Amino acid sequence: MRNTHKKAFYQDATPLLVAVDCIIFGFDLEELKLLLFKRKVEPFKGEWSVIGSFVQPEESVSSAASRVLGAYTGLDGIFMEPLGCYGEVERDPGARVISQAYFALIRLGEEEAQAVETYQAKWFGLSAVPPLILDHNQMVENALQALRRKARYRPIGFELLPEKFTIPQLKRLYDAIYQQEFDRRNFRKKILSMNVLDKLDEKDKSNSKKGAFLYRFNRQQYEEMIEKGIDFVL
Amino acid sequence: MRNTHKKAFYQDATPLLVAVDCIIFGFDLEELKLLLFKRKVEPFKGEWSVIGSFVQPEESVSSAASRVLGAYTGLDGIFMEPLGCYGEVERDPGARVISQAYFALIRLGEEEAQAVETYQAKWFGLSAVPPLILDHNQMVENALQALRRKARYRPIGFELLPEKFTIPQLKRLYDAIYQQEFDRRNFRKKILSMNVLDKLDEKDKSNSKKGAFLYRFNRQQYEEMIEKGIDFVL
DNA sequence: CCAAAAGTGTTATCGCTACACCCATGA
DNA sequence: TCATGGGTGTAGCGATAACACTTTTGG
Repeated sequence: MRNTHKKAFYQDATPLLVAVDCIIFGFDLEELKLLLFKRKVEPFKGEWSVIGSFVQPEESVSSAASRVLGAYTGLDGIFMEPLGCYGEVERDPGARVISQAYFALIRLGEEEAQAVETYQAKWFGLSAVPPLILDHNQMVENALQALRRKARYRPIGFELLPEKFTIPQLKRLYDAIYQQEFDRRNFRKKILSMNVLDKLDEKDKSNSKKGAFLYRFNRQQYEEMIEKGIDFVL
Repeated sequence: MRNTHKKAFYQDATPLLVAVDCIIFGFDLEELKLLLFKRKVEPFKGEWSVIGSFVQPEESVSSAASRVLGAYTGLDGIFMEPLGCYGEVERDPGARVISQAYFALIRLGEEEAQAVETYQAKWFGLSAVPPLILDHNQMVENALQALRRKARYRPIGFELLPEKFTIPQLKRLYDAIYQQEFDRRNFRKKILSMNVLDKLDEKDKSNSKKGAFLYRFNRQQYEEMIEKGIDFVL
Protein backbone atom coordinates (compact mmCIF):
# COMPACT_ATOMS: atom_id res chain seq x y z
CA MET A 1 0.00 0.00 0.00
CA ARG A 2 1.21 3.44 -0.93
CA ASN A 3 2.04 6.04 1.71
CA THR A 4 -0.23 8.98 2.25
CA HIS A 5 1.19 12.31 1.21
CA LYS A 6 1.66 13.14 4.85
CA LYS A 7 3.92 10.25 5.62
CA ALA A 8 5.83 10.50 2.39
CA PHE A 9 7.36 13.79 3.45
CA TYR A 10 9.25 12.03 6.20
CA GLN A 11 9.67 8.64 4.58
CA ASP A 12 11.37 10.00 1.52
CA ALA A 13 14.20 11.32 3.65
CA THR A 14 17.24 9.25 4.54
CA PRO A 15 18.04 8.91 8.22
CA LEU A 16 21.65 9.46 9.22
CA LEU A 17 23.77 8.56 12.20
CA VAL A 18 23.96 11.33 14.75
CA ALA A 19 26.54 11.47 17.50
CA VAL A 20 27.45 13.77 20.34
CA ASP A 21 31.06 14.48 21.27
CA CYS A 22 32.13 16.10 24.50
CA ILE A 23 35.23 18.19 24.96
CA ILE A 24 35.94 18.12 28.67
CA PHE A 25 38.04 20.77 30.35
CA GLY A 26 39.45 20.66 33.84
CA PHE A 27 41.76 22.84 35.90
CA ASP A 28 44.26 21.50 38.42
CA LEU A 29 44.94 24.96 39.91
CA GLU A 30 47.95 25.21 37.64
CA GLU A 31 47.00 24.47 34.09
CA LEU A 32 43.96 24.02 31.91
CA LYS A 33 43.52 20.38 30.98
CA LEU A 34 41.63 18.28 28.53
CA LEU A 35 40.21 14.82 29.24
CA LEU A 36 40.91 12.40 26.41
CA PHE A 37 40.10 8.75 25.91
CA LYS A 38 41.68 5.80 24.17
CA ARG A 39 39.19 4.64 21.60
CA LYS A 40 38.03 1.09 22.19
CA VAL A 41 36.48 0.27 18.82
CA GLU A 42 37.54 0.11 15.24
CA PRO A 43 38.29 2.12 13.22
CA PHE A 44 41.08 3.97 15.01
CA LYS A 45 41.04 1.63 17.99
CA GLY A 46 43.69 2.66 20.50
CA GLU A 47 43.97 6.22 19.29
CA TRP A 48 43.11 9.27 21.34
CA SER A 49 39.76 10.96 20.98
CA VAL A 50 37.25 13.03 22.86
CA ILE A 51 34.39 11.04 24.26
CA GLY A 52 31.13 10.60 22.43
CA SER A 53 28.19 8.39 21.63
CA PHE A 54 25.43 7.97 19.12
CA VAL A 55 22.18 9.73 19.88
CA GLN A 56 19.46 7.23 20.69
CA PRO A 57 15.92 7.57 19.32
CA GLU A 58 14.41 8.04 22.76
CA GLU A 59 16.75 10.73 24.04
CA SER A 60 17.28 14.34 23.04
CA VAL A 61 20.63 15.43 21.68
CA SER A 62 21.52 17.29 24.83
CA SER A 63 20.53 14.41 27.07
CA ALA A 64 22.76 12.20 25.01
CA ALA A 65 25.60 14.54 25.89
CA SER A 66 24.63 14.47 29.57
CA ARG A 67 24.50 10.72 29.47
CA VAL A 68 27.97 10.51 27.99
CA LEU A 69 29.38 12.95 30.52
CA GLY A 70 27.78 11.12 33.41
CA ALA A 71 28.85 7.70 32.21
CA TYR A 72 32.48 8.57 31.70
CA THR A 73 33.17 10.82 34.64
CA GLY A 74 30.82 9.43 37.27
CA LEU A 75 29.67 12.98 37.89
CA ASP A 76 26.19 14.37 37.68
CA GLY A 77 25.01 17.75 36.47
CA ILE A 78 28.23 18.66 34.72
CA PHE A 79 28.22 22.08 33.12
CA MET A 80 28.08 21.82 29.37
CA GLU A 81 27.37 24.06 26.46
CA PRO A 82 26.69 23.29 22.80
CA LEU A 83 29.67 23.93 20.61
CA GLY A 84 28.50 23.26 17.11
CA CYS A 85 27.66 20.76 14.46
CA TYR A 86 30.30 18.82 12.57
CA GLY A 87 28.60 17.62 9.46
CA GLU A 88 31.06 17.01 6.64
CA VAL A 89 30.19 13.96 4.57
CA GLU A 90 33.56 12.30 4.88
CA ARG A 91 34.48 13.30 8.39
CA ASP A 92 34.22 9.71 9.64
CA PRO A 93 35.49 7.09 7.22
CA GLY A 94 33.56 4.42 9.10
CA ALA A 95 30.16 5.84 8.20
CA ARG A 96 28.30 9.04 7.53
CA VAL A 97 28.02 10.48 11.01
CA ILE A 98 26.89 13.95 11.97
CA SER A 99 28.25 15.05 15.29
CA GLN A 100 26.97 17.69 17.63
CA ALA A 101 29.82 18.75 19.89
CA TYR A 102 29.57 20.08 23.44
CA PHE A 103 32.19 21.44 25.71
CA ALA A 104 32.03 20.67 29.38
CA LEU A 105 33.74 22.04 32.47
CA ILE A 106 34.41 19.88 35.50
CA ARG A 107 36.00 20.26 38.90
CA LEU A 108 38.86 17.87 39.31
CA GLY A 109 38.21 15.50 42.16
CA GLU A 110 37.96 11.93 43.26
CA GLU A 111 35.03 10.53 41.33
CA GLU A 112 36.47 11.76 38.14
CA ALA A 113 39.91 10.35 38.96
CA GLN A 114 38.35 6.94 39.33
CA ALA A 115 36.76 7.25 35.90
CA VAL A 116 40.20 7.98 34.56
CA GLU A 117 41.19 4.53 35.78
CA THR A 118 38.17 2.73 34.43
CA TYR A 119 38.13 4.14 30.95
CA GLN A 120 41.78 4.57 30.07
CA ALA A 121 41.23 8.28 30.07
CA LYS A 122 44.00 10.80 30.58
CA TRP A 123 44.29 14.48 31.32
CA PHE A 124 46.44 16.42 28.88
CA GLY A 125 47.75 19.92 29.26
CA LEU A 126 46.53 22.16 26.49
CA SER A 127 49.96 22.44 24.97
CA ALA A 128 50.40 18.67 24.93
CA VAL A 129 47.24 17.54 23.18
CA PRO A 130 48.14 14.56 20.99
CA PRO A 131 46.79 13.98 17.49
CA LEU A 132 43.18 12.91 17.76
CA ILE A 133 40.95 10.90 15.49
CA LEU A 134 38.65 12.40 12.87
CA ASP A 135 38.05 16.13 13.30
CA HIS A 136 38.49 16.02 17.06
CA ASN A 137 41.52 18.30 17.08
CA GLN A 138 39.36 20.83 15.29
CA MET A 139 36.66 20.40 17.89
CA VAL A 140 39.15 20.95 20.67
CA GLU A 141 40.41 24.11 19.06
CA ASN A 142 36.88 25.41 18.62
CA ALA A 143 36.02 24.43 22.17
CA LEU A 144 38.93 26.44 23.47
CA GLN A 145 37.84 29.44 21.44
CA ALA A 146 34.30 29.06 22.74
CA LEU A 147 35.54 28.79 26.31
CA ARG A 148 37.58 31.93 25.88
CA ARG A 149 34.71 33.78 24.32
CA LYS A 150 32.31 32.77 27.07
CA ALA A 151 34.42 32.95 30.18
CA ARG A 152 34.86 36.70 29.82
CA TYR A 153 31.17 37.46 29.91
CA ARG A 154 29.65 34.62 31.86
CA PRO A 155 30.62 33.21 35.23
CA ILE A 156 31.46 29.80 33.86
CA GLY A 157 35.01 29.78 35.16
CA PHE A 158 33.68 28.82 38.57
CA GLU A 159 32.65 25.48 37.13
CA LEU A 160 36.32 24.62 36.90
CA LEU A 161 37.16 25.51 40.49
CA PRO A 162 36.28 23.84 43.76
CA GLU A 163 33.31 25.32 45.58
CA LYS A 164 35.67 27.30 47.79
CA PHE A 165 38.55 29.02 46.08
CA THR A 166 40.88 31.94 46.57
CA ILE A 167 41.15 35.02 44.41
CA PRO A 168 44.69 34.14 43.35
CA GLN A 169 43.43 30.73 42.26
CA LEU A 170 40.68 32.33 40.22
CA LYS A 171 43.21 34.62 38.64
CA ARG A 172 45.46 31.69 37.79
CA LEU A 173 42.49 30.06 36.09
CA TYR A 174 41.96 33.09 33.91
CA ASP A 175 45.68 33.31 33.23
CA ALA A 176 45.49 29.71 32.05
CA ILE A 177 42.40 30.18 29.91
CA TYR A 178 43.69 33.26 28.15
CA GLN A 179 47.37 32.34 28.20
CA GLN A 180 48.33 35.69 29.58
CA GLU A 181 49.02 37.16 32.97
CA PHE A 182 46.34 39.46 34.34
CA ASP A 183 47.28 42.18 36.80
CA ARG A 184 46.71 40.90 40.35
CA ARG A 185 45.30 44.12 41.73
CA ASN A 186 43.05 44.99 38.84
CA PHE A 187 41.75 41.45 38.63
CA ARG A 188 40.84 41.39 42.31
CA LYS A 189 39.26 44.81 42.11
CA LYS A 190 37.11 43.90 39.14
CA ILE A 191 35.79 40.59 40.39
CA LEU A 192 35.13 41.93 43.89
CA SER A 193 33.42 45.04 42.56
CA MET A 194 30.74 42.83 41.03
CA ASN A 195 29.71 41.50 44.44
CA VAL A 196 29.20 37.97 43.28
CA LEU A 197 31.69 36.39 45.65
CA ASP A 198 31.04 35.61 49.31
CA LYS A 199 34.14 35.91 51.42
CA LEU A 200 34.53 33.09 53.93
CA ASP A 201 36.37 33.10 57.23
CA GLU A 202 38.66 30.31 56.17
CA LYS A 203 42.04 30.65 54.59
CA ASP A 204 43.75 28.36 52.17
CA LYS A 205 47.42 27.97 53.00
CA SER A 206 48.37 25.52 50.32
CA ASN A 207 50.01 28.19 48.25
CA SER A 208 51.61 30.53 50.76
CA LYS A 209 52.61 30.94 54.35
CA LYS A 210 50.29 33.82 54.81
CA GLY A 211 47.31 32.04 53.31
CA ALA A 212 44.60 33.46 51.07
CA PHE A 213 40.97 33.91 52.01
CA LEU A 214 38.51 31.50 50.50
CA TYR A 215 35.49 32.75 48.56
CA ARG A 216 32.36 31.17 47.20
CA PHE A 217 30.50 32.14 44.06
CA ASN A 218 27.02 33.47 44.86
CA ARG A 219 24.76 32.62 41.97
CA GLN A 220 21.84 34.49 43.39
CA GLN A 221 23.78 37.72 43.59
CA TYR A 222 24.89 37.11 40.05
CA GLU A 223 21.35 36.74 38.83
CA GLU A 224 20.21 39.87 40.62
CA MET A 225 23.05 41.71 38.97
CA ILE A 226 21.94 40.49 35.57
CA GLU A 227 18.37 41.54 36.35
CA LYS A 228 19.61 45.04 36.93
CA GLY A 229 21.21 45.01 33.51
CA ILE A 230 24.75 45.03 34.84
CA ASP A 231 27.15 42.94 32.84
CA PHE A 232 29.52 40.35 34.16
CA VAL A 233 32.88 41.05 32.56
CA LEU A 234 36.31 39.81 33.50
CA MET B 1 26.25 -13.61 8.51
CA ARG B 2 27.17 -11.74 11.62
CA ASN B 3 28.82 -8.33 11.47
CA THR B 4 32.46 -7.92 12.30
CA HIS B 5 33.15 -6.02 15.49
CA LYS B 6 34.26 -3.06 13.40
CA LYS B 7 31.02 -2.69 11.57
CA ALA B 8 28.90 -3.43 14.58
CA PHE B 9 29.95 -0.18 16.20
CA TYR B 10 28.10 1.73 13.53
CA GLN B 11 25.39 -0.79 12.75
CA ASP B 12 24.17 -1.00 16.28
CA ALA B 13 23.26 2.68 16.19
CA THR B 14 19.91 3.94 14.96
CA PRO B 15 19.98 6.54 12.20
CA LEU B 16 17.76 9.57 12.67
CA LEU B 17 16.30 12.19 10.39
CA VAL B 18 18.41 15.32 10.25
CA ALA B 19 17.16 18.61 8.90
CA VAL B 20 18.50 22.11 8.42
CA ASP B 21 16.35 25.16 9.03
CA CYS B 22 17.26 28.65 7.90
CA ILE B 23 16.20 31.83 9.61
CA ILE B 24 16.52 34.51 6.95
CA PHE B 25 16.88 38.18 7.84
CA GLY B 26 16.55 41.12 5.50
CA PHE B 27 16.58 44.87 5.88
CA ASP B 28 14.49 47.22 3.76
CA LEU B 29 16.35 50.32 4.98
CA GLU B 30 13.62 50.82 7.54
CA GLU B 31 13.04 47.70 9.49
CA LEU B 32 14.58 44.31 10.11
CA LYS B 33 12.55 41.59 8.45
CA LEU B 34 12.19 37.87 8.53
CA LEU B 35 11.43 35.68 5.52
CA LEU B 36 8.78 33.07 6.29
CA PHE B 37 7.14 30.40 4.20
CA LYS B 38 3.77 28.72 4.02
CA ARG B 39 4.39 25.07 4.63
CA LYS B 40 3.34 22.90 1.71
CA VAL B 41 3.24 19.48 3.34
CA GLU B 42 1.47 17.79 6.18
CA PRO B 43 1.56 18.02 9.10
CA PHE B 44 0.94 21.74 9.56
CA LYS B 45 0.32 22.34 5.89
CA GLY B 46 -0.51 25.98 5.28
CA GLU B 47 1.07 27.26 8.47
CA TRP B 48 4.02 29.60 8.64
CA SER B 49 7.52 28.28 9.15
CA VAL B 50 11.11 29.04 8.44
CA ILE B 51 12.49 27.21 5.48
CA GLY B 52 14.30 23.92 5.78
CA SER B 53 15.07 20.56 4.29
CA PHE B 54 16.36 17.16 5.26
CA VAL B 55 20.08 16.63 5.01
CA GLN B 56 20.89 14.24 2.19
CA PRO B 57 23.48 11.49 2.58
CA GLU B 58 25.77 12.97 -0.04
CA GLU B 59 25.87 16.53 1.23
CA SER B 60 27.34 18.10 4.33
CA VAL B 61 25.06 19.79 6.82
CA SER B 62 26.25 23.23 5.84
CA SER B 63 25.85 22.54 2.14
CA ALA B 64 22.31 21.43 2.85
CA ALA B 65 21.73 24.85 4.33
CA SER B 66 23.33 26.53 1.31
CA ARG B 67 21.21 24.45 -0.99
CA VAL B 68 18.05 25.48 0.81
CA LEU B 69 19.00 29.12 0.78
CA GLY B 70 19.86 29.04 -2.88
CA ALA B 71 16.75 27.16 -3.86
CA TYR B 72 14.32 29.42 -2.07
CA THR B 73 15.85 32.83 -2.70
CA GLY B 74 17.47 32.34 -6.08
CA LEU B 75 20.60 33.88 -4.60
CA ASP B 76 24.07 32.44 -4.41
CA GLY B 77 26.64 32.75 -1.69
CA ILE B 78 24.29 34.03 0.94
CA PHE B 79 25.89 34.79 4.27
CA MET B 80 24.93 32.24 6.85
CA GLU B 81 26.09 31.18 10.25
CA PRO B 82 25.27 28.12 12.33
CA LEU B 83 22.82 28.85 15.09
CA GLY B 84 22.48 25.64 16.99
CA CYS B 85 21.03 22.20 17.22
CA TYR B 86 17.39 21.57 18.05
CA GLY B 87 17.26 18.02 19.23
CA GLU B 88 14.32 17.39 21.54
CA VAL B 89 12.70 14.02 20.97
CA GLU B 90 9.20 15.33 20.51
CA ARG B 91 9.92 18.56 18.73
CA ASP B 92 8.31 17.33 15.52
CA PRO B 93 5.20 15.22 15.99
CA GLY B 94 5.57 13.87 12.46
CA ALA B 95 8.81 12.05 13.21
CA ARG B 96 11.98 12.20 15.25
CA VAL B 97 13.87 14.95 13.48
CA ILE B 98 17.01 16.67 14.66
CA SER B 99 17.41 20.09 13.18
CA GLN B 100 20.51 22.17 12.78
CA ALA B 101 19.49 25.80 12.43
CA TYR B 102 21.32 28.54 10.56
CA PHE B 103 20.65 32.20 10.34
CA ALA B 104 21.21 33.98 7.07
CA LEU B 105 21.46 37.61 6.04
CA ILE B 106 20.42 38.78 2.61
CA ARG B 107 20.26 41.99 0.67
CA LEU B 108 16.76 42.72 -0.45
CA GLY B 109 16.58 42.85 -4.19
CA GLU B 110 14.95 41.54 -7.31
CA GLU B 111 15.88 37.89 -7.42
CA GLU B 112 14.72 37.41 -3.93
CA ALA B 113 11.43 39.21 -4.59
CA GLN B 114 10.72 36.75 -7.35
CA ALA B 115 11.26 33.85 -4.96
CA VAL B 116 8.72 35.44 -2.72
CA GLU B 117 6.24 35.00 -5.55
CA THR B 118 7.18 31.45 -6.37
CA TYR B 119 7.17 29.99 -2.90
CA GLN B 120 4.41 31.81 -1.12
CA ALA B 121 7.00 33.42 1.05
CA LYS B 122 6.48 36.65 2.89
CA TRP B 123 8.58 39.18 4.70
CA PHE B 124 7.48 39.94 8.24
CA GLY B 125 8.62 42.76 10.44
CA LEU B 126 10.20 41.50 13.62
CA SER B 127 7.34 42.71 15.74
CA ALA B 128 4.79 41.00 13.52
CA VAL B 129 6.12 37.47 13.37
CA PRO B 130 3.17 35.08 13.37
CA PRO B 131 3.01 31.82 15.30
CA LEU B 132 5.24 29.31 13.57
CA ILE B 133 5.22 25.54 13.50
CA LEU B 134 7.23 23.35 15.85
CA ASP B 135 9.98 25.19 17.68
CA HIS B 136 10.50 27.72 14.92
CA ASN B 137 9.50 30.71 17.05
CA GLN B 138 12.22 29.63 19.44
CA MET B 139 14.68 29.42 16.58
CA VAL B 140 13.75 32.90 15.44
CA GLU B 141 14.25 34.29 18.90
CA ASN B 142 17.63 32.60 19.21
CA ALA B 143 18.58 33.81 15.74
CA LEU B 144 17.83 37.36 16.72
CA GLN B 145 19.93 37.01 19.84
CA ALA B 146 22.74 35.53 17.79
CA LEU B 147 22.50 38.35 15.26
CA ARG B 148 22.66 40.91 18.02
CA ARG B 149 25.57 39.20 19.66
CA LYS B 150 27.51 38.96 16.42
CA ALA B 151 26.75 42.24 14.71
CA ARG B 152 28.52 44.20 17.41
CA TYR B 153 31.83 42.46 16.98
CA ARG B 154 31.84 41.31 13.40
CA PRO B 155 31.10 43.26 10.24
CA ILE B 156 28.11 41.16 9.30
CA GLY B 157 25.67 44.02 9.17
CA PHE B 158 26.96 44.87 5.71
CA GLU B 159 25.46 41.63 4.45
CA LEU B 160 22.06 43.22 4.95
CA LEU B 161 22.83 46.40 3.03
CA PRO B 162 23.34 47.06 -0.64
CA GLU B 163 26.95 47.22 -1.76
CA LYS B 164 26.84 51.00 -1.61
CA PHE B 165 25.19 52.52 1.41
CA THR B 166 25.23 55.70 3.43
CA ILE B 167 26.29 56.10 7.02
CA PRO B 168 22.78 57.07 8.08
CA GLN B 169 21.48 53.89 6.46
CA LEU B 170 24.03 51.84 8.33
CA LYS B 171 23.02 53.53 11.53
CA ARG B 172 19.37 52.81 10.86
CA LEU B 173 20.27 49.17 10.39
CA TYR B 174 21.91 49.06 13.79
CA ASP B 175 19.01 50.93 15.31
CA ALA B 176 16.76 48.22 13.89
CA ILE B 177 18.88 45.32 15.05
CA TYR B 178 19.25 46.58 18.59
CA GLN B 179 15.88 48.31 18.85
CA GLN B 180 17.45 51.47 20.13
CA GLU B 181 18.61 54.72 18.67
CA PHE B 182 22.36 55.18 18.45
CA ASP B 183 23.82 58.66 18.55
CA ARG B 184 24.39 59.87 14.99
CA ARG B 185 27.71 61.55 15.64
CA ASN B 186 29.22 58.87 17.83
CA PHE B 187 28.11 56.14 15.45
CA ARG B 188 29.72 57.88 12.49
CA LYS B 189 32.88 58.57 14.42
CA LYS B 190 33.27 54.99 15.55
CA ILE B 191 32.68 53.31 12.23
CA LEU B 192 34.84 55.78 10.33
CA SER B 193 37.66 55.56 12.86
CA MET B 194 38.04 51.88 11.98
CA ASN B 195 38.93 52.72 8.39
CA VAL B 196 36.96 49.88 6.91
CA LEU B 197 34.71 52.00 4.74
CA ASP B 198 35.67 53.49 1.40
CA LYS B 199 33.99 56.80 0.76
CA LEU B 200 32.66 57.14 -2.79
CA ASP B 201 32.08 60.28 -4.78
CA GLU B 202 28.41 59.54 -5.22
CA LYS B 203 25.61 60.73 -3.05
CA ASP B 204 22.32 59.07 -2.29
CA LYS B 205 19.49 61.55 -2.30
CA SER B 206 16.64 59.17 -1.61
CA ASN B 207 16.40 60.24 1.99
CA SER B 208 17.20 63.93 1.96
CA LYS B 209 17.55 66.98 -0.19
CA LYS B 210 21.17 67.36 0.69
CA GLY B 211 22.03 63.74 0.02
CA ALA B 212 24.38 61.48 1.94
CA PHE B 213 27.67 60.16 0.66
CA LEU B 214 27.80 56.52 -0.31
CA TYR B 215 30.36 54.18 1.20
CA ARG B 216 31.53 50.69 0.49
CA PHE B 217 32.76 48.11 3.00
CA ASN B 218 36.41 47.27 2.42
CA ARG B 219 36.96 43.71 3.50
CA GLN B 220 40.66 43.84 2.92
CA GLN B 221 41.09 46.77 5.25
CA TYR B 222 38.99 44.91 7.76
CA GLU B 223 41.22 41.87 7.61
CA GLU B 224 44.37 43.94 7.97
CA MET B 225 42.83 45.53 11.01
CA ILE B 226 42.15 42.12 12.53
CA GLU B 227 45.70 41.06 11.73
CA LYS B 228 46.94 43.97 13.79
CA GLY B 229 44.82 42.74 16.68
CA ILE B 230 42.44 45.66 16.55
CA ASP B 231 38.86 44.74 17.28
CA PHE B 232 35.84 45.62 15.22
CA VAL B 233 33.24 46.98 17.64
CA LEU B 234 30.11 48.94 16.97
C1' DC C 1 64.79 37.25 59.94
C1' DC C 2 63.82 36.36 55.42
C1' DA C 3 61.54 34.55 51.39
C1' DA C 4 57.19 34.22 49.14
C1' DA C 5 52.68 35.10 48.28
C1' DA C 6 48.55 38.04 49.78
C1' DG C 7 46.54 42.21 50.14
C1' DT C 8 45.70 47.28 49.23
C1' DG C 9 45.28 52.56 46.78
C1' DT C 10 46.46 56.22 43.47
C1' DT C 11 47.24 58.29 39.14
C1' DA C 12 47.21 58.82 34.06
C1' DT C 13 45.03 57.71 30.02
C1' DC C 14 41.62 56.34 26.85
C1' DG C 15 37.28 55.63 25.12
C1' DC C 16 32.59 56.51 25.44
C1' DT C 17 28.66 59.62 25.98
C1' DA C 18 26.26 63.58 25.67
C1' DC C 19 25.31 67.46 23.33
C1' DA C 20 24.50 72.09 19.63
C1' DC C 21 25.36 74.26 15.60
C1' DC C 22 26.13 74.84 10.52
C1' DC C 23 25.43 72.96 5.68
C1' DA C 24 23.17 71.74 1.38
C1' DT C 25 19.17 71.45 -1.25
C1' DG C 26 14.43 70.60 -3.22
C1' DA C 27 10.10 72.27 -2.81
C1' DT D 1 13.18 80.84 2.52
C1' DC D 2 12.43 77.13 5.08
C1' DA D 3 12.11 72.41 6.48
C1' DT D 4 14.67 68.29 6.44
C1' DG D 5 18.20 65.32 7.01
C1' DG D 6 23.59 65.36 6.61
C1' DG D 7 27.80 66.53 8.57
C1' DT D 8 31.20 68.06 12.33
C1' DG D 9 33.82 69.02 17.32
C1' DT D 10 34.33 69.22 22.22
C1' DA D 11 34.08 68.63 27.13
C1' DG D 12 33.07 65.56 31.10
C1' DC D 13 33.02 61.20 33.01
C1' DG D 14 33.89 56.55 34.03
C1' DA D 15 36.44 52.54 33.28
C1' DT D 16 40.78 50.53 32.56
C1' DA D 17 45.80 50.01 32.98
C1' DA D 18 49.97 50.78 35.10
C1' DC D 19 52.40 50.62 39.09
C1' DA D 20 54.95 50.03 44.62
C1' DC D 21 54.69 49.13 49.15
C1' DT D 22 53.05 46.66 53.42
C1' DT D 23 51.49 42.33 55.70
C1' DT D 24 51.72 37.64 57.28
C1' DT D 25 53.95 33.54 58.53
C1' DG D 26 56.51 29.07 58.04
C1' DG D 27 60.96 27.69 57.89
